[in-house]
Order: sequence, then C-alpha cells, then structure tokens
Amino acid sequence: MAELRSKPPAPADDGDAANFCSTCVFGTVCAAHDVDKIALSELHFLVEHIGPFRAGSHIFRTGEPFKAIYAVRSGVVKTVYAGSAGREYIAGFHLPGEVIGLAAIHEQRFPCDAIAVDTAYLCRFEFRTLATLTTRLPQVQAELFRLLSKDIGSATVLAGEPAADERLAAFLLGLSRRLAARGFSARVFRLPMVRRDIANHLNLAPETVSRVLRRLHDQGWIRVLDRQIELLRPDELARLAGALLPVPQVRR
Amino acid sequence: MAELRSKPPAPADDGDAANFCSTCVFGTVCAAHDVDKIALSELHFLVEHIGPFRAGSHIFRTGEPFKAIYAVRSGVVKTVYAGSAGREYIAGFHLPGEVIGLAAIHEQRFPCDAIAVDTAYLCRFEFRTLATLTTRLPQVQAELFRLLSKDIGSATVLAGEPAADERLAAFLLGLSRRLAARGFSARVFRLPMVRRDIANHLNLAPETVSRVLRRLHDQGWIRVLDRQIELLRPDELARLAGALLPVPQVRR
DNA sequence: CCCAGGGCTTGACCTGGATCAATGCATGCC
DNA sequence: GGCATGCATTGATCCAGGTCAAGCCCTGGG
Repeated sequence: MAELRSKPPAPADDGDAANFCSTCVFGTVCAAHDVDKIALSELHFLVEHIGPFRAGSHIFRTGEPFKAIYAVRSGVVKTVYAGSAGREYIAGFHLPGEVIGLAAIHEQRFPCDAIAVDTAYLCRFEFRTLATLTTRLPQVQAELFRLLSKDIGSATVLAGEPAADERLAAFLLGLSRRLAARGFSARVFRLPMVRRDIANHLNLAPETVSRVLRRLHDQGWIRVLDRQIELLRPDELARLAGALLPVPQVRR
Repeated sequence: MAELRSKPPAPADDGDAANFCSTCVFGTVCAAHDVDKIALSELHFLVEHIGPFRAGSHIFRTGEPFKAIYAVRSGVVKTVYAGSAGREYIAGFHLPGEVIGLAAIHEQRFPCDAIAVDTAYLCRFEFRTLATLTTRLPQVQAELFRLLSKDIGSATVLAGEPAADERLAAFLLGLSRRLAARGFSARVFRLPMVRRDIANHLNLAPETVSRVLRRLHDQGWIRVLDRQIELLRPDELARLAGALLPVPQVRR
C-alpha cells in the first residue's frame, strides 16, 4: 500500500479576483456566463479566508449567535451535537468544498460545534450580506436553496437503523465518492478521523467498528492499514450499503 | 377522558384575498407592514389549494420531478423514504402549517413519498414562481431559508440512538408542543397515526411501542385510551426525553 | 533508554429490543 | 348474524451489538 497518499493534499488554491477556489461550492455560479459581473465581484469580495484551525479547535460553538456560513477550503471539519447526558453526536464530516453552518439559520444560533479534524482552512460568508446579494443573483439564491435542501436528507441515512456492516460500508463508500468528486482517488484514501469518531458518527462502539472493518477485510472487500483504506470491491460494499447512500451522484 | 376531542379539528380556514390561512407558514410575512403589497398579492395568487387527500393517498411520490412545495392546511401527512430491502422509513408526520417537499430541491426530484395519514388539505406553491418572487420579497426569502434550515436538524433527533422510552417520550412531547403551537390542547390529544407508523418512525417494533406506552402509563405519566393520549406528567416526560427534543420553542 | 498515554484490536459476557406467536377487540362486508 | 381483516396488547425466546477487560503498538517526553 505504498502508493497511498500519506499526507493531506497540497494547500487549496485561494482563487483570485476572477475565479473562486476550484473546490468552491459557488464555482458553478462563477463559471456561468450571464451573471451580473458587478454582483459577482461583490460575492467574491464578501468571502473571507480564515484559518488555519488546528485539529481539535473550534470554528464555531453551540449556542453562538449565527453570523456566517462557512465552506471548507482544505482539511476536514466535524459537526458535533450535544446529546443527552453529556454525550455528543458527530452529525457529519465535511470535506473541502462542503458548507457548514446552514442549520443555524433557523434559530439564529449554531445548534452544534464545528471542530477541525485535521488542520483546516475555510471560507467565511457573512450571511446577511449573502442573503442581500442573492436578491440580485438568482443563481446564488438557487445554489443556497440547493445546499440547504441537500443537508435535509443527510441525517436520514441512519434512520433505518441499518446493521453495523451496512453503516460502515455506506460510510466508506460515501467518503470515497465525495473524495472522488473532489479529484482524489476513490479507491485508496486515508481516514482523517480516529476510530472513536467514526464509531460515534455511525452510532456504534469503537470495538464494533474494529470488528466490522476486520470482517470486511476478511471477506476481501477492503484493505485496512491503520487509517489507510483501500476499497477492493466497491461493488460489494455498494450492495451491502443498499439504499443507504445517495445515488452515485453525477455532480453538476 | 370524555373531554377528549374525538374528531379532527374543524376544516382550516382558507384565508382570503388579504390574508393567508391563520396557520400558514407565510403568515408572518403577510402580517409585516413594509411588504410590497403587489408582490404579496402575487404570493397569494401563486398559492393553489388542493385536496382533499384521503388517508393513504399520495401527495407526491419518490422520484417524481420537483415542481412545488406544499404546506399542510389540515389533516396530517407523513413523509416516507424507501429504505434498503424494501423497507420504508417514516421521516416525519406533518401537522397543519408545516411545509413538505423542501428536500426535493437538491436533486430536483422528490426523495420520498408524501402520504395523507388522515383526510388532508394542502397549499401548493409552484417553486420556480416562488423562487422568482423571493428576489423581490426578502421576507419570503428569509422565511424559506428558515424553513429549509429548520428541516436540517430534524432527523438528528434519533441520531443518539436513545432508548425506546426516551424516543417515545420525545415523540409524545414533541407532538404535544407542535399541537399547542397551533392552538390545540398540549395535554390531551389524539394520535392521528396507527401504532405501526409510530413504531416505524421511531425505529422500534410495534410491540415495543405498546410496551413502552404501558410502562409510561404504569408510572402514571400518561393516560392512553386507544389513540387518545393525555400527558399527566409532561415534566417527567421532558426529563426522560432529555436533550432529544428542541428547546420549548417560543415560535416567532 | 524507559515509561506513560492514547489509539486500536480482540475476547468474554450481558442486555434491550426484535422476532415469533397467540389472543382480544374492533370495524366493515356479505 | 357471521366472518374476515387489521390493530393492539402480552408473553416467550433470541441475537446484534454494547460493555468490560486485557493486551499490543506507536509516539513523545524525561
């Protein structure tokens, strides 16, 4: 498994006056031809590059007043909800190009913590300004609607209380596909988070994660070396995951 | 328990040229003073009243192209996702004033079925028209953002995989509060759905729902007669539910 | 160098809730 | 009326995964 990338990818490009970061969620807007150029430059102007956040440090905290949404530029960020009895629940891991903070619009406070899993850089979008801008940039409004809508179903994945194997298969495959959509290898990748976090996110005990990984390995469907993962039989994993994960998104 | 309402509430009011239905999600928009009256009348014009849908009939189906969002006017509607292996999962029950279909924006197809639980009337909002309108009506845009954002966290409730008792407590209390927010009794109400649906929604077996209801009853916290429910100790239920249900919303 | 601490794995045991099965009780249909 | 159907409840059994415990390996610090 020497071919595995052992270090995180090179620092994200920062975009320039004319173009946003290549991974940016608003990339499509930027690429469109009929966009009001002045408004577009305003959108660009409103973006604030922030970071680095070291592993474990907060981007925002539960209860903080909602001021902005954030797009991950590089690194990985987890969103953590406080559960009952001091437990916490990791709702998701967010890769470069993904947006966090949208759930805060409703109550105007963040309902969860956002914590860097490894060193992370983000883009910050002041929300009031963004919302004003969208009245002049219908494409951006549409994109925002899309982003919000996308997040609605996301938690539904665990809803059927699938078996541990199905959860893990869906998790690995989902990660693989999201990485692939951002230009990384779909077959071979590195888990950025510790087992405990995977377990928490999937509502399993860390021990169970270990056991299932071993089971999948013994069946010859994956190779595991520490946090390095190789998917040998994504087809079998997909069969296992069943309807859990979204359609093999042909994004954009 | 003779005081229990044994029939569903009177038919919802239909609003008039100047005001929307009293339960309508866009009620606040309507009440605002500084709204562009012409645009507002357009919003009203765009609403289409549909129904009745008899119990079991579809408002929309999984995979259908997304054309509109819907607000429940009266009755109760469930949203059902197809799970793996032919199972289905009930993501939520939607009361009058609540909006369904928002999750379809992302893929431009409905990701779930919407099925009437009892006789239901709805309002239909053509989405393209609505989205165009929002560029002139910032309040409506903000309301849409709020609605979308609200739905993001909703599935997170089951995320911690709480015990059966906690789930049921949270479910009953949540229902009670949502009903109260719409002017019904918070203490005494009628479950509109069968046990099987409750079980499915909470990821429990119907037998477990029965047993837990009995347990809560034996502790003197609720009274159950068929689908009639009386909450005797909402405080205890809230303690049980813990952090599962949202803060006792002071809505708007 | 040794040691401490954390992440990961593996084994042994236990339990909450699923599953299977039977019964009671409505409602609707012929 | 008599029967079928479907909902609800209760009892008996089973198992997936949680919990507890032990051991391994790696890294970093004194």
